[in-house]
Amino acid sequence: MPADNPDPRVRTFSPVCRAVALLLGPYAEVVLHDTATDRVLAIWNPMTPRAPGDPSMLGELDEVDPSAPDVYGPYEKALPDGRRLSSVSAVLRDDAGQPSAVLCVNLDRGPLEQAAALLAGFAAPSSPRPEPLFERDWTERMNDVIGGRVRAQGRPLERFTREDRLAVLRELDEAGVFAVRRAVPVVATALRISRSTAYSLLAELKHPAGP
Amino acid sequence: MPADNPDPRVRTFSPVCRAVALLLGPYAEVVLHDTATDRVLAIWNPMTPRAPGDPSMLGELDEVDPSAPDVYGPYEKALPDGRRLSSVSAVLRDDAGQPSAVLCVNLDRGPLEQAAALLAGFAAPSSPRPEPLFERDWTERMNDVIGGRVRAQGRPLERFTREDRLAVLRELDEAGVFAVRRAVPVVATALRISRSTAYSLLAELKHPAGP
DNA sequence: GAAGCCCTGGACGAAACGTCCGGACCGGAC
DNA sequence: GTCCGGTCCGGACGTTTCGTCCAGGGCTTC
Repeated sequence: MPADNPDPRVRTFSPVCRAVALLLGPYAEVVLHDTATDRVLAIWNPMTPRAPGDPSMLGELDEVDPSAPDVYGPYEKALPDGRRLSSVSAVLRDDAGQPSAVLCVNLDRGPLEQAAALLAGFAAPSSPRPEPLFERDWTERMNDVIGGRVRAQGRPLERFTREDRLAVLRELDEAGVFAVRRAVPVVATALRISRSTAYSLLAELKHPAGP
Repeated sequence: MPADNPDPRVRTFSPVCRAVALLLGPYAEVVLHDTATDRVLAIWNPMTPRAPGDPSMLGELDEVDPSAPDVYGPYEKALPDGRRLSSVSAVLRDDAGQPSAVLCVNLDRGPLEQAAALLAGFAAPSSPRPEPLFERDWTERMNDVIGGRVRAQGRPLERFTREDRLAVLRELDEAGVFAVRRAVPVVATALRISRSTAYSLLAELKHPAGP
């Protein structure tokens, strides 16, 4: 599909993307974003059901800052299903030097983290956590809360109980996430419920024995 | 060095190469080969002391077979020092569709193999997670920014310059404050300007020389 | 005083918000 | 099987908020 894709950027970069996706096996996805429309151009080995044309949701990359670096990361991400990712992004430029696409590689760190934790017991004792004041945005918090619930209950997102969803929504509400614009639909999507249901559950939180 | 490399292929693909080299840390090298001269164009994170201009030694790739695939591997390689590598190669084509370069990613499998071997003997106990910090209220941030500007300029709020207001709005915008619902009117009030002016100044930030 | 710049209140369409309802679905009771 | 309570969904709807626009009016500059 990408090989005869009409978009020249996809034609140019698809070999690299396929190569990376192949090398990293089932634990990495490669995404090509269109900077102009902020949508997915192409995706290899998707970890979430995204497809070309879907919105990119990568507002974190500055739009038109010529002084910004071309390569970001690696930085941490979390998925609603509990997976934790390492991500890098590269700004790809056309012949004129203008940003035309963004390439993102998302690597599932779970297996590597487990291996690293075991190895840490035998190898040199490394420092505990150099994690600085890295401020995480609300979608990260959302993915943490949902992913935490998945892990805590040992239940995949598809078999969440009504109580699971209520608990997640309560935690996000107390964290003030719903003071952010457009937060409710995004959370609803991440929780695999409809917008209506999300508002319904939120109302239930506010009026426990409501009229 | 690769960013301002005179070779257009290096300029085109260096962000991807740097990104991959960064993501895979010290365990992978990324090499860009010139198919015409069979020499190294550029190399990131080299595992052996190769440099641009050195011969490529990749005779295994078929030269001019149009039916051959664009991506090879992963296949196994070994290094003189005993390291075992997983490699993939991608044929990169120019706008005319002619092969112009070959990208190789060489991943040291050693650490991963050790980890995998260890993990094979044990079950995977998941580790607990620390709870992240609480985000400071955005109104506090707003007051900080405005108050800081007052102190920095030694100018009371009523005599703020247009530039003062722009600076404050820019900082708040970069902090993501305006992603919060109802934030604009509140900030406008705090800045002693009208809602219209606030939106006008914000538009100016987004379209610096716009109409 | 005239010209230019900037802020303002008000108005307006567009977008997001929050609520409501009919219908589909599912598991349990009969 | 049929019924039934509970839950979710998609869609529709009215309301609120957003973001833009414009006709004034104050202020500085010439």
